[in-house]
Amino acid sequence: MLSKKTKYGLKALTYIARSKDEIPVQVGEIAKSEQIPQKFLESILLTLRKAGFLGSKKGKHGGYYLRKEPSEILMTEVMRVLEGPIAMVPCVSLNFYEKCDDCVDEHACSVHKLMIQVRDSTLQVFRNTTLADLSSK
Amino acid sequence: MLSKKTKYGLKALTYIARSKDEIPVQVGEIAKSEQIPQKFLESILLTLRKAGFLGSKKGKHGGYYLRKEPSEILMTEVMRVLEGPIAMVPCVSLNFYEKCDDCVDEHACSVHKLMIQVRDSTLQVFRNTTLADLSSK
DNA sequence: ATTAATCCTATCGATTTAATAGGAATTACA
DNA sequence: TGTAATTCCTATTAAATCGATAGGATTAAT
Repeated sequence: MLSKKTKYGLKALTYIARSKDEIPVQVGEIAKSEQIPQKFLESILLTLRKAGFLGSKKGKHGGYYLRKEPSEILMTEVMRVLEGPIAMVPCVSLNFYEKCDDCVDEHACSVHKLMIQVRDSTLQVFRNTTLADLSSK
Repeated sequence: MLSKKTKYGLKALTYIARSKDEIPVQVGEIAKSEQIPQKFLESILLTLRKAGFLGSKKGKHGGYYLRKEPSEILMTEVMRVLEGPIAMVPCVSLNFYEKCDDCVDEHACSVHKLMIQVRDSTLQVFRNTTLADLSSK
């Protein structure tokens, strides 16, 4: 299940990408427009800023803006920051690999085999989708 | 993240599919072999039985057996029983659809668009995989 | 009868998630 | 210079979910 954090984060990024003006977009504006609890959204945008997707301007007339072109913001990267591993089990994760406690032979594990396929097909979607795709109507 | 319930369930189904004998497979045997807490596994196999994948025999020398050929047990069905919806958000779920509270226009929602793609690519894997594929080495 | 298995319900502890609270730091501008 | 508006940061909380356990009831073989 996609977390609200990720859902809100994607919506916010889309919102910012669509607002082409040079002036930063304020949290309050996004929260109102997208029906997101403002304080929660604040923390999400903070995460996205620290991850390098967003820049911010503080104080009056402050807000957030994209640091890259939408077409250069890949869903693989956004999803890993907001949602964590793309794989459904750590033992098939490319970026967050962990061995299973059980599972003597990873290679013989039926779950492993299946989840590699799921991971790859999901990755293919995320690798071929950028924020530009999301924000185009 | 894949739940332990689903992981254990898939492993157990694979185990039963691989044991070709006519005699039912006991929970204790699976639990020991696959390193799964026995009581937890009991409840999972019960779920799989109620869903029609497994039959059971009670009492001494009892256990579980498959009710269909492994090649007729689709991952779409197993995953929906064990893990629930395949989609990452209810608003793109085929079998468990729910409208979002926020989201005025589903059609214009960027998350919706993305998650439909993820759902479809995941479905493609599950639709093309049966228990026979999992249990083949 | 006794033993061994499934069946069933309830509960518990830990973790995660979603959200809230409260203010500190910074900036615009009157 | 002061006030309002905004981001920044940390801590806390309420609710939900998950993984596992407990304790037997029921059923069947020997």
